[in-house]
Amino acid sequence: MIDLKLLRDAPELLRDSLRRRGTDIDLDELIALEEQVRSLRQEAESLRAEQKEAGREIAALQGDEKQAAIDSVSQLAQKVKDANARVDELAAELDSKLLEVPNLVAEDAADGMTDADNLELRRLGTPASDGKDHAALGEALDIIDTERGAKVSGSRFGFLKGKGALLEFSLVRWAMDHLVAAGFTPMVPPVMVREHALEGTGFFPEAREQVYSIPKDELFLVGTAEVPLAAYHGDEIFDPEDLPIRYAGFSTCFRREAGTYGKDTAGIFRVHQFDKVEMFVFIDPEESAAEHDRLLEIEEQLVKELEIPYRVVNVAAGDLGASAVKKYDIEAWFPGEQNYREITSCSNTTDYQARRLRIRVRKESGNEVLHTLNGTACAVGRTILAILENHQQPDGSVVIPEALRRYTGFDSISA
RNA sequence: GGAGAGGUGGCCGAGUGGUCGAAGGCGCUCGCCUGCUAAGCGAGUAAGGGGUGAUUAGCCUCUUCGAGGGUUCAAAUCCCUCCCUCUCCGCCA
Repeated sequence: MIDLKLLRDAPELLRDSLRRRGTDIDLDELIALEEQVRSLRQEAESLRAEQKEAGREIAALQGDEKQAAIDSVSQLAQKVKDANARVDELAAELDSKLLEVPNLVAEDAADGMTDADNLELRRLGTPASDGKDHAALGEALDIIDTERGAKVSGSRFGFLKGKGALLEFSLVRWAMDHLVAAGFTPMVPPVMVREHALEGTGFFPEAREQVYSIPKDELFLVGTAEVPLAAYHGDEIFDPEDLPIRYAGFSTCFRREAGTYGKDTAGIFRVHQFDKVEMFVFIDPEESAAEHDRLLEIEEQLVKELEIPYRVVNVAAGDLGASAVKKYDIEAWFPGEQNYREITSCSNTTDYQARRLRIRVRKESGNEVLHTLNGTACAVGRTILAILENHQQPDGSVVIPEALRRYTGFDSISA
């Protein structure tokens, strides 16, 4: 949720951001509605104040006097009720419209509408000029089985098998160890959440169609640990010395991938279920921009350690999620595809999620909505694929990156 | 799944229709006192919104006692629905 003061005092800033996102929202209508709600609310409040005052007087009266007073106030009570009903109706309309307004866009976010407009910041490593793709490798090595995945669960599901499965646990522990050393607190959050957690993190209403739901129990499967981790501190107020709070959350992630028919159909690059280690930070507003760079640095260190060629892009404004003002993606080189593809992502969501979730910091000037950020430490599935493709050998085997061997217990995978 | 108990401020806990946003205690903050520590004394101490101010003052006002609805001139208190927590039994990875 954006700051209402922004709407009132600096609508141009907001208008400019919406334009950069290519979002079509009628700000003037919103501004007018907000003003209307505010003035109606004031009317209703002063009527209510009158009623409360009258009530206090009645409490002190007795007998006939009391009865007379009660009679005269009853019309006022009806007026208060009517006034509040009007306010509630308009306020609900305003709220639902506000929920659809995305966050501002950072000045230094890349311009453009699609991922084709992403701004490349740097490339590291030496991309291999050819190689098999992960689907072929995974099948040949018998560590990924998508055929039976489809049989059991449908398309976009797979089994990790043998050393492929062990690789998963090795990556999780390797990433966790890094994050613990960097001061993060490990977390295993619930992967089923209530609606408010998704609304609070900005996934609802914007990305509702990407989320699996369990209607009978009014629960939803999260697409990232960001959701439960953000909501974890909902409604809390922190002292400045408590911040920053950094969590390393492990969770399975569920995504419906609606609207991606025909994309990435081979292998398990794009699946409905995968595991991920996610960084999530609660921080003083002053520091979120610097923290965003720190998260990116951690992500780069991790990818470097796996000896995977990659590039960093500044994501185009039109391709940002509703809650992010700026986002960096790290794209790993995939030799089989001869292309860079996203394996991690980190976003500064500033006060957008924190305002919706009511998470604040107690500052001298009063309580202030704090800032939140999130970033992928290791999207396990895609990382496995990147390892397979970039560390494949001419003989068809795959060499495990040095840094990972103490976790895997083996140094290569062969058929 | 069955039976019961309960959800009040940072915490504990009182409050069953009328100056109750809420006794008391703990904690915390500031001041006083005490040559350390402890104790004592005094004052203060929820959040959010709106208005008016010089938007880190002050003042006015509304909302919030798990959530939502209802009754009433008036609801923490009465009624309805829902949610959550705890205990016992059953089942269970």
